[in-house]
Amino acid sequence: MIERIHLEILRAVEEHGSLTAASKKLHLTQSALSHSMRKLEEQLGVEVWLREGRTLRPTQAGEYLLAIANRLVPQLEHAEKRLRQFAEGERGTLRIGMECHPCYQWLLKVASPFLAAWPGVDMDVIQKFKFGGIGALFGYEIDMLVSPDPLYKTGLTFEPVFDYEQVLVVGDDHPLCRARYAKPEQLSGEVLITYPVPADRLDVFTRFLTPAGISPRQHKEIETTDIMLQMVASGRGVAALPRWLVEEYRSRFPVYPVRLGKGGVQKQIFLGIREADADIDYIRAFLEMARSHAKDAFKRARK
Amino acid sequence: MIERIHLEILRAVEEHGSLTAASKKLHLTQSALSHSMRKLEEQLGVEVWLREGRTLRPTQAGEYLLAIANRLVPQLEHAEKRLRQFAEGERGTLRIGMECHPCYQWLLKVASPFLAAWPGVDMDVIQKFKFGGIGALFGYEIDMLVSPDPLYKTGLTFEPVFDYEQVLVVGDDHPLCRARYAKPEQLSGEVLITYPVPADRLDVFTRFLTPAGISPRQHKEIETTDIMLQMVASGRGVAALPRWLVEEYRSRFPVYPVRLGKGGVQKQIFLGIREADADIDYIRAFLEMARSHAKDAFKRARK
DNA sequence: TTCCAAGTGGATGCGTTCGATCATGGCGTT
DNA sequence: AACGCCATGATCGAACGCATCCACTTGGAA
Repeated sequence: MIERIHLEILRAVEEHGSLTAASKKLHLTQSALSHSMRKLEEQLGVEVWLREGRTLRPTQAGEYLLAIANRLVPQLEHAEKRLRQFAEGERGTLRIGMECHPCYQWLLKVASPFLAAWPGVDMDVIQKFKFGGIGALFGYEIDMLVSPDPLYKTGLTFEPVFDYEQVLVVGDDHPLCRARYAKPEQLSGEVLITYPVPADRLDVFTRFLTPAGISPRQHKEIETTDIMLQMVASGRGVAALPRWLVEEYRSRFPVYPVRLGKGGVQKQIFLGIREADADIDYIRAFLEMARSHAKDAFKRARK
Repeated sequence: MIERIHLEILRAVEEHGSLTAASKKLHLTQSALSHSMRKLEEQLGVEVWLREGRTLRPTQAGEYLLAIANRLVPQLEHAEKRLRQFAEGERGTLRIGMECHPCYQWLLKVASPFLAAWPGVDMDVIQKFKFGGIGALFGYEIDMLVSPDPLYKTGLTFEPVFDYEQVLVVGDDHPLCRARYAKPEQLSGEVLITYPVPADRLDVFTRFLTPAGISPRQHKEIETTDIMLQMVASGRGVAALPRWLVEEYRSRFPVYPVRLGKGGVQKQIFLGIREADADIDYIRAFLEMARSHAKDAFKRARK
């Protein structure tokens, strides 16, 4: 078996010229190096060095093994470095699962300060799960789930981090443009634009239209928020989005938020993690930043 | 220090599911595995597995280390194999990666004279890569890449070894059978048979149909050249293959090559190697034989 | 549904084996 | 002749194996 020590010896001998010198670098004795290399040579049936007097000249096999060593040893060293960083909690990948499109928009706002504050932590966002977001959390496919649907179950912890209102978005020449709120039946002749997810996962259906027994004239699915709002702005339809998101886009598009029903549709975003991970520092930090960001957003909204 | 045994243990546990099962594969006891991994964990300060009851679930650090293991251990195993070959006077194994089906047909023609001329060198052909052919070259999974797409990048050398023309293949009762060349629109009603690779990797699409905005009536994928040409011969569709390949099959099937467009689709096969390997004698020899074979083929074609 | 027993898998303490060290010898260079 | 370097044989510590313990899972009977 080629062991790491053999590769290290080859490199050290190449660098320092002799077994004795190499032994000092490797904090072993010259004897140990001699023994182990000879054993390897016996196992493989190949001489690694030609012993010419007191100098060691690599054979062809030795050159080959040296090339292997120069390639693999640095990788091992780098791996050790990274794992030690893991140990200090400063290294890892925070894999975040998303279960809703507005969540993604919200996440982007938290992500950049987090990445700045934790330069050692990478972030990955995953939106496709084999067995749903909860399954992904339990199955260690992700470390954090951003979702509007909390699940209080043993092993997981969900925490609300952001309250918002889901509103209707209309263009500036739309009849509802200046209305205090929209009634379900006022959408029966409209084109409703949503993200491409099943209707039973869309609040505008489950908490607004369906209870009133209303369907829109047409239901279009669009992936990106920008295009969606351009469609709305040009009078091609209406959409349902978080109010804070609409407010941000109002400077770029002539769109208006309209309350969905008299009381509006109130929503929360939850962050879920495994209880076992609750005391990982960068996970705590992410939760903390998510909460404080929510407060800031709230303050801005009251101004 | 991360030793080889740690990497082996990680791989074996991943494969067999438990330390006990892994210990059998590694010809060690469960105790030894437990001891060494715990020592590594203490040295690095990182848990490699979460011990949840009697199951071992890799942590992020464990997953990371497993990825390292899956990359490095095969290289060590291959190195051992090669060194043993050295011991028996053999020279090594030339691992050739293929990125296109016609390349494989071409390779077969070069392989037999090479193996005859270099009895000490084995050959292995690999067609599945995790990170593409270039990645396999860089990652020392292969020593030579046969590909129609060269990549001139530091560390690698690509060299064209064979020019050929990609042609349409039709059966003897096909209207295009005696045509000087085919126009894209003449394929709009046809069944096009190709190897099972994405359309954007097929020249008949990228350099013939797609520029003209044409799609075939149907697109079928078939793995083997023989079956493909039998389909073509029986009038079940048309295919696109190298001209020299079609010429060889014409003695066995009633099939005809037809130029793709007025100018035809001209192609080259490239051989790529690592620059570091450029002066290994049998690699130079292979390149030389590949070039000379191309010349012979050219001469034969002119007869 | 609850309980218990059997079976399985990981952790751990202690004895043995293997590898590193030490001491020494051989050989070539200076 | 003296020094430096590698090789080799005998002693000491670390790693492996054995036996055992403990935790968890499973299946069947109460």
